[in-house]
Amino acid sequence: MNVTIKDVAKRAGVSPSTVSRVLSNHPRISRETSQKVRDIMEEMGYHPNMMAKSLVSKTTETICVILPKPAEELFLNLFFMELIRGIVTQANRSGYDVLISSGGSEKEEVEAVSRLLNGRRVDGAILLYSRQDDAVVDYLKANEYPFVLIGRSEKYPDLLSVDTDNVQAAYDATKHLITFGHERIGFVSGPPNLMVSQDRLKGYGQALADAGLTMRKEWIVEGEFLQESGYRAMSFFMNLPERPTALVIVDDIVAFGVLRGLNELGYKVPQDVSIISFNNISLSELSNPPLSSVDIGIYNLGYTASQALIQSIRNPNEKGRPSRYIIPHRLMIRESSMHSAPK
Amino acid sequence: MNVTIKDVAKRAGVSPSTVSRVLSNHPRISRETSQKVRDIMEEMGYHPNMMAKSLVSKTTETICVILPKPAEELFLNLFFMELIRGIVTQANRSGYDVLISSGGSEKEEVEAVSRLLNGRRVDGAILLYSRQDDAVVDYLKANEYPFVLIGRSEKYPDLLSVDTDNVQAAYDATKHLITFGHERIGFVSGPPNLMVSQDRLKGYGQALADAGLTMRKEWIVEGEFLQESGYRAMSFFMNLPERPTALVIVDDIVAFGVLRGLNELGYKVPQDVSIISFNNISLSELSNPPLSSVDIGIYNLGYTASQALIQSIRNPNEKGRPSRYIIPHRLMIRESSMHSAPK
DNA sequence: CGATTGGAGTCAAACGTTTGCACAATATTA
DNA sequence: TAATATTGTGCAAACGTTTGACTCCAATCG
Repeated sequence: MNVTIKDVAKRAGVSPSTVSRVLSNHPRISRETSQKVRDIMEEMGYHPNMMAKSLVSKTTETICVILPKPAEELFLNLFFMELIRGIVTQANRSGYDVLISSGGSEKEEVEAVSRLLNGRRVDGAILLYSRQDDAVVDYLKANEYPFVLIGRSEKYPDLLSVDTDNVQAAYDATKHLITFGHERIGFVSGPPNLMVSQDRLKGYGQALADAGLTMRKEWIVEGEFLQESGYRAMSFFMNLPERPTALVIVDDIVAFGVLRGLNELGYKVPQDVSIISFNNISLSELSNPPLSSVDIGIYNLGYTASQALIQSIRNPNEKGRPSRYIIPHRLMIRESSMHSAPK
Repeated sequence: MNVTIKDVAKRAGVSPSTVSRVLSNHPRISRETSQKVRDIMEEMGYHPNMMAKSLVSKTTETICVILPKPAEELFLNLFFMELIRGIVTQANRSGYDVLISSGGSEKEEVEAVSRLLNGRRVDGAILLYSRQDDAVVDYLKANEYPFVLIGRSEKYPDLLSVDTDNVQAAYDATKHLITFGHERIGFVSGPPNLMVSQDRLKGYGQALADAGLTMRKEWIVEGEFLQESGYRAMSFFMNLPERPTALVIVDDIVAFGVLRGLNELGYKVPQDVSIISFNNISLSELSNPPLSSVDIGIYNLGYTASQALIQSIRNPNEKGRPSRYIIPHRLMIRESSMHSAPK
C-alpha cells in the first residue's frame, strides 16, 4: 500500500539500487537520472522506511535520554526541561531524533537501556545525572555503547562527559558571600551520593578555608532537589543557637523553599540572611527578592552533550577529541545576596 | 556478532519460527520447548532487534510528541515539562517509547511529522497545542494517522482530543473575582490564534455578562506565554485612566511577569490589584504573594492523552469510546486574590 | 480400522532497504 | 590503437524478524 523504493524504481525505469543511491547521493549517479528519480519520488509521495533502513545500516539516527529515577518525581525541576531543550535542539539539527526514557529503580533503568541499545532502537544515550556509583554507567561502559554523562563519574574519570566545574562554581559563590562580610555561612546540599552535591560542598569548604573560616557540621544540611528540603533546612538553621547569616544552596528550587520559610518566619532577605544558589533557572529572577544564582548554562550543557554524543557515534574512535567538556559558569548576583553581613 | 533469533534456534535445536513464537507467547508452543528456548536466550544474552521486528510487523511501539513551534522558545514553560512527564509515564507503562520532536515553522513541523509517520518510525502522535487552523492537523487527518490533540480543533470537532473545559474554567476564575466585589476586571490573553486563548476569553466574557458587567476592549490584552507579555500587559493597564482592580491571566508564567511589574511600580497584590491565573504550575505557590491559579491537571492531561492515543493505535476503529476527554479543573485560591475590591 | 482432529513444529516468503560485485559503455592514456 | 580507467547502472544477497501454509505424529472418533 505504501510507496516503496521498488515502486519508484519501476516507474522511473531503473533498478531499486539506483533509487537507493540517489537517496544517499552516491557519486556515481548521473545528474540526469538523479533528477528523474527525485521527481518521481516527489510525484508518488515516496518516504523511506526507516525501519528497513536501520535494519541494514545498523544505525537508527536516534539517541535516548535517560532520566533520573522516577520521571514522575524529578521531572518537576525546570532544570531537566532546559537540558532536554538543549539536547533536542542540537540533535534535530544534526538529523537525530530523541527518545525519552524514564527509569524506575536502578535495575529497571539498566533494563531499559539494555532494551534500547541491544534492541538497536537507539544509537547512544545521554545520562542526565551522575551518581557516585552507577549500574547504568557500568553497563554502558562494559558493552562499549556510545554515551555521555551530564556530570562526571568518579569511577571512570575519562568517560565522555559534559559538566560544570562545580568545585569552582561553589567556591565563587561562597567567596561572593565572604566578600560581603559573612563569616557564618551555611550550605544546603542535595543527595549526598550525587557528584554534584559532593563537588559543590568541596568548593564551599575550600572557599571557607581560604578565608580562614572553619567549616561547621551543623551548618551543612543534606536533602533532595525539592522545595521541601529547602524549607526543612531553613527551619533547622534558624533553630540553631548560632545561626548562619548567609546560605549557599545547591539548587534554585531548594532556594525557593528556603525563601518561603524565611518569609514565613519574618526574616528579611537579604538584610537578615543572604542567599545564593545554583542553576539560574528562568524563574530565579522572579522570586521575591530576586535570587542570586550561579548560571551554569543548562541549555548549553544539553546542547554540548548531544553534540559530543553524536560525534562519538559517527566517529567511534577518533582520537584527539576531549572526553570532558566543561561549560563555563557565571555568577548572577541579584538582590538576595546584595547586602553586607549583619552585625 | 550480535545474537540473533537464528543463533538461539540453532543452539536450542529448533527452527527460528519456534523461537519467534516463544517470544510472542504463541499458544501452540509446548511449555517444555518454551522454557528451553527461554533459558537459552537468557544464557546467550539474546535481545530482539526492534528494527527487524518493526519492519515486518509495521508497528514500532513508539509515539511522538510534537512540540509547538520552536522547542527552543516555548519549552521555557514548566507546563510542557509536566505534560511530557504525564505522557512518558503512561507510555512507558503501556510499553511504548516516546520520541520528542520540536518543530520550527509550521511547514517544518509537517515535514517532521510526515517523516516520522510515513517513515514508520512512530505509530502515532500527540500534539501539544491547538492552533485555530493547523496544517499539521490537516495532514494527520488526511493521512488517517492516529493522533491526539491536547486542546481542541475548531475545524474538526470530534478529533480525538484531551482538553480542559476552558470556557468554564475561565468563567469560574472570573466569577471568583466578581464574588470579591471586583467590577473592573482585566484579561491578559495569549496568542489569539490558540484555541485556549479564545476559550478562556469567552468564559471571562460570559462571567462578566452574567454579573451584568460590560466587557471593555481596553481591558483585554493579548500576548505570548512569556513573562514579558505579562509585564507589558501590566504597564498598559496601569497607564489607563480607569484601571482594572483585578486581572484574569491565561498562564502562570505570564502572571509572574505581571506580578514583577506590579511590585516594581509599588502596587500591592492583592490589596490594590487581585490576580488569578491558569495552569497552577508547581511554582505558583512560591511566588510572593502566592498565586491563585486554576489547576487544570496538566500531568493528567498528558497521561490521558497518551492513554487515548495508544488505545486508538491498538484498536483503530473500535466504536463506543469517547473522542473527547475533559480533564476536570479546580480553583486554587491563594493570597493573590484573597482580598475584596478596593473602593 | 480408516478417517478425522488437534497439537507442536518447520518452511519459506515477505518486510523495504543497502551495498559489494559485476558489467557495459565511454573516456583517457601511452 | 590497444590497454586502462572511469562512469553509470543492475543483480542479488544480506539485515533479523514474523506468519500463513504445510507436515508430521499421536490421539480420538464413528
